[in-house]
Amino acid sequence: MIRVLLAEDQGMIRGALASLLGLEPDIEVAGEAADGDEALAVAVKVRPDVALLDIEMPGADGLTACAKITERVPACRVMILTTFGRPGYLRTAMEAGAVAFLVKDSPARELAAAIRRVHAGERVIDPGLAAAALSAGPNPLSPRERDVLAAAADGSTIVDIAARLHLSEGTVRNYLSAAIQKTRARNRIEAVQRARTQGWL
Amino acid sequence: MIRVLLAEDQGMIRGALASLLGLEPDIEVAGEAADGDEALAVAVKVRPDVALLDIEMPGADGLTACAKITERVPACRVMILTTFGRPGYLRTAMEAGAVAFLVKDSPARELAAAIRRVHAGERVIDPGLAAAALSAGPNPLSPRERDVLAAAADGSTIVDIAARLHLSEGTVRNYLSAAIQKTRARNRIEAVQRARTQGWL
DNA sequence: CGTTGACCATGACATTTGTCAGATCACCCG
DNA sequence: CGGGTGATCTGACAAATGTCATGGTCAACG
Repeated sequence: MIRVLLAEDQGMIRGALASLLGLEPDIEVAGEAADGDEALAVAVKVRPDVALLDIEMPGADGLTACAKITERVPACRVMILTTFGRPGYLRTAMEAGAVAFLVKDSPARELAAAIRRVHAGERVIDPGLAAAALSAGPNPLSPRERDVLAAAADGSTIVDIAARLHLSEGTVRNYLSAAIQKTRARNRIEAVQRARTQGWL
Repeated sequence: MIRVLLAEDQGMIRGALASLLGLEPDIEVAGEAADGDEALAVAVKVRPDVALLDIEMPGADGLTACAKITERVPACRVMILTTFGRPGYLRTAMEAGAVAFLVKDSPARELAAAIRRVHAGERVIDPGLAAAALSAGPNPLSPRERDVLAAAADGSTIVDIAARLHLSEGTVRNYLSAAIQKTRARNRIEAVQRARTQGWL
């Protein structure tokens, strides 16, 4: 019996996935969590064989939870299940110790198959996505550039960002300009979008 | 037996929801679709009692499909199941003839209950969301303002938008300015975000 | 130890963006 | 019919944004 921890913030999806896994005779949902912090707590308590984590969750996201679970519960093998197959997500997931990376676009039957393969010691990664992650290269944004771009993502003005990060306005403009060029964008809006689709934010 | 059509683009979620509904003795998944156009075609063919439509789908979205199914298959009662409980979505869904509006955040067990209530002739709408939709009022953006804001949403520059919509640059700036004020935003980025969260785009 | 390169930080300048006042047109209502 | 209302469209001006040149710090490398 493979004991699985299921972390997904949308209740209806979590329940539906639990139902899907419940059909499998050799898989058991040993715990559920609605955010990253809860996922870690439940993983520590129930010691599952496999943790299936969504990335986009409130509070600690799935990638953060992945790193913590890998550290605190090394016997638990972590799989990422996400809506967005962004190259940067895959890269971060691998660095955080994940052994599988699935996208919700895939057919439903692949989920149980992937869990069995992971439990058997394999890694499961979509080949096309792996190629995209490798060809895209690592995140080119410096930490500060990433901070500033992330702060700009919600529509804040330069003055706001400068105040929030304790920088001069000129400095903020400079980082944004650098981010715009590194993302090959024409303005901050495009820069935010490119960075998002690459998983750099 | 309640015969349900399930339209959802993410294969794994579609399969999981089908599994969830398969647990119910009085509900049968009579058809599945991965986008709005397919949903209409399948609805015409299998004549389901209830259609459960996601909104965010490639091609024709769930709201468009809702209007067409309501027109072509009047016996089929349409339910919307979406990630985002945006007031404008709810309003549009009601105008398109939907009889239920569910968000994926809700607990999984509510899905089957909602389907039964809809099949019994009731409407199912989250009271809080209904209140939000009413208090937010209708979409304040004029058609042209909406066009321009939507064109600006992907980071296009004024010149691009002007060329795409065959307008002068000053006109585009003017519409954007109007949209910024109507959304109570400080710049186009905030305006796009506010409009999105309200379901106005 | 010097040099190279990356990152952090800033202000001056040019470009883009947002605001305003106004013109035209269609439509509704008294 | 005529006045009012709101949508569409435009150019001039003010404000915000993006670019550039520059300097400082620090770690890596020969």
